Amino acid sequence: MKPVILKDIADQLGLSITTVSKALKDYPDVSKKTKALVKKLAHELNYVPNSFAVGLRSQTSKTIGVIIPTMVHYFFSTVIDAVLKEAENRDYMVIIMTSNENYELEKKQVDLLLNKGVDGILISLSNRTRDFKHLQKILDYKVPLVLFDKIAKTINCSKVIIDDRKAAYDAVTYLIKKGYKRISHFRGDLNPQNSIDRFLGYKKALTDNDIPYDPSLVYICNNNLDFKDGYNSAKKLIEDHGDNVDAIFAVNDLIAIGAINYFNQKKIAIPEKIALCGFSNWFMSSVISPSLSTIEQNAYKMGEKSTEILFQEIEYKHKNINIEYQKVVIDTQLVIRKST
Amino acid sequence: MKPVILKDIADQLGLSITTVSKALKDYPDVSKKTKALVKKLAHELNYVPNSFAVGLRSQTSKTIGVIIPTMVHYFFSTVIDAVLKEAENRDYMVIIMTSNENYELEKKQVDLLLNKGVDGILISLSNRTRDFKHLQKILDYKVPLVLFDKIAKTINCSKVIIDDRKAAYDAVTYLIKKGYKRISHFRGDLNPQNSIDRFLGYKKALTDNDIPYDPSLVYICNNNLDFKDGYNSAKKLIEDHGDNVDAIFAVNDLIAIGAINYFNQKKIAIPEKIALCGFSNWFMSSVISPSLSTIEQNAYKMGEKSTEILFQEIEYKHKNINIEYQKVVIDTQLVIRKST
DNA sequence: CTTATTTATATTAAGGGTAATATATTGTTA
DNA sequence: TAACAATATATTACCCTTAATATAAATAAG
Repeated sequence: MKPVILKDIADQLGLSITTVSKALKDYPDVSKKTKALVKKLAHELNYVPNSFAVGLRSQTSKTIGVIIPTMVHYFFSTVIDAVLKEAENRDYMVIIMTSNENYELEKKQVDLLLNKGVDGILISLSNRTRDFKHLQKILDYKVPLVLFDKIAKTINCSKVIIDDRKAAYDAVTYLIKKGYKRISHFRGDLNPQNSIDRFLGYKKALTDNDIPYDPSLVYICNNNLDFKDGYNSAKKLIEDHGDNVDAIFAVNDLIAIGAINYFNQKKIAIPEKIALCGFSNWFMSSVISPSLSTIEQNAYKMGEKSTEILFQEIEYKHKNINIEYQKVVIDTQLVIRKST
Repeated sequence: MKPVILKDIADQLGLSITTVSKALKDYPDVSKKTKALVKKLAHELNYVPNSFAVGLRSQTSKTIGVIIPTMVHYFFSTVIDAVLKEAENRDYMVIIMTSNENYELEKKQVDLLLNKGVDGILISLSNRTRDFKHLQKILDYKVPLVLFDKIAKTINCSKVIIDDRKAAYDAVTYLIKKGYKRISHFRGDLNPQNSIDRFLGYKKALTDNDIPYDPSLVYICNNNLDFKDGYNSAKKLIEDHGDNVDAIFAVNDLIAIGAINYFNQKKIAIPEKIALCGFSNWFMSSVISPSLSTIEQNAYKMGEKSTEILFQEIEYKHKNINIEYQKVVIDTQLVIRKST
């Protein structure tokens, strides 16, 4: 079984290929009678234009590319879910690639996408990406680019992020207002921007509320942010400070859940003895016991907005309208549950 | 900035386009000197063949398509992770689509992928798919197709599945060997094959061990398999049977975790008063308290194997070797944790 | 020194679609 | 009825690559 092409229709109706093409696209210089005949037959034969030919001619692919650091992650799979739906609505296809936090791979993938002729690219950068030439290349080729979540500040393109610092500030402020005074922070690695920003938000909330910042209350979780990180840090925290700590603000939910596990095991009451607040509102946070207070990051919204901007830029480029890069901050919400 | 094409190289070297093309592909009828010149310049100019033109010519795209029912799901995102990695290894791209359990959408997506000229297609069918003409169409077009997890028995193509019935049988047999006698089953909806098979495995394990099958111990969770389903079913179970039940085999981990939540809340001791076994070994099962015994479904292996078979079929098609369809059963393992 | 062969390059066509241009047919106007 | 529009269709060229074929130049054989 072979796909039907314009020539098949043209031959059957004794018309030229061009006339058939024009008839299908409702050009004014084709008679109504011919149009009707062509459309009827095209429908019967289930004609669809060959996408390679269309691509070659128009230099567009009705396809966008997405590069994310990792797939198996509630945040990213939710973002992707949104991207897929937005693309579907516009009859676009989505090529997805995971960089696995590998800069070289990310670079290669950008090249592959550019070569594939995608109409636009969405990227959340790998943690190890320090050099941004590959992003500049995208822009040089005039391919719309939107960075989300893990962005490059120096690259001049649209960006969609959350305000990590503010979100962390809100969470810690809430803990303080609740009466917690010795608040520990289980932070992420030293490099990633969101880890830094969440830490800074934590610190600022303390000082703004006249609570002295105590570095000994800050624990670094850099074992891939595994939940064992949380478990071990919780253990160390109790060893180091005993009763002299009443709350934890964790850089993400997994860490917090690791800590919850430890406290549950040691029968340390949550939130009576120690309160916990996570970050991201991962699916399991509502499911764990006690349920975890956290920051809703609105991953879906982020994917939705990023894709929306990307398609707007694609459209503007097509219409030759000047593109103004946007920087959108997706709002976060504090989700209060039993752990605080 | 425009992509470099063969003509650019040809013009700069005063050669014909064909000679340049042949030089790059190491054709024997191009002199070594010319080859060297061409390759050097091509490298300098960063030449990459236009993928539309290559596609048009060769009718291949170095791209595969994947359709899954949903993205935000530990099982599917893990499968996709494997697919992406396998494809990456072979320098293939992956177009992903989610049918959202919508048959019409799935059908449309198949058409889109075929039209896009993908070299192969992987599908896990929507729960609502009863008609398989769209799958037959893929085969009619001689595009390699591999079905995984949610398959269509009547379609003649390669398939990768797990043996749900056996896995359920193993889990329930284990519960029986542990001494549990009144084992409830929280099953999925009546239609999906895996829900049926897990139920049948449960039933067979009972009868094989001379435990009477009691239909009143079977609860149907059909509210999208939400964890509230598990919570509510657990509540009903206790209302209906009180103490006269000592274990639950749940159709998936989420349901089991919903039930755990209820029991934790009601201070019903797990596993002393009631034991639980889930299915799938979702990430959170190891993290919940008490940790959940479950069936490891090897989603990664499934994605890996499916992709492997697909690429083999693509290769065979290319080489005109006859394709023999495979049916692979991915092995499952019982993961024993604290809930039993 | 001519003819056959090898070697190296160029030309043409094809893959499918579409824009720009050309031709043929019909209808209108002076 | 000649001259001109308007209408409808066809031809050509192009997007870029590559296979099939053709030509030219260089070498070998008779």
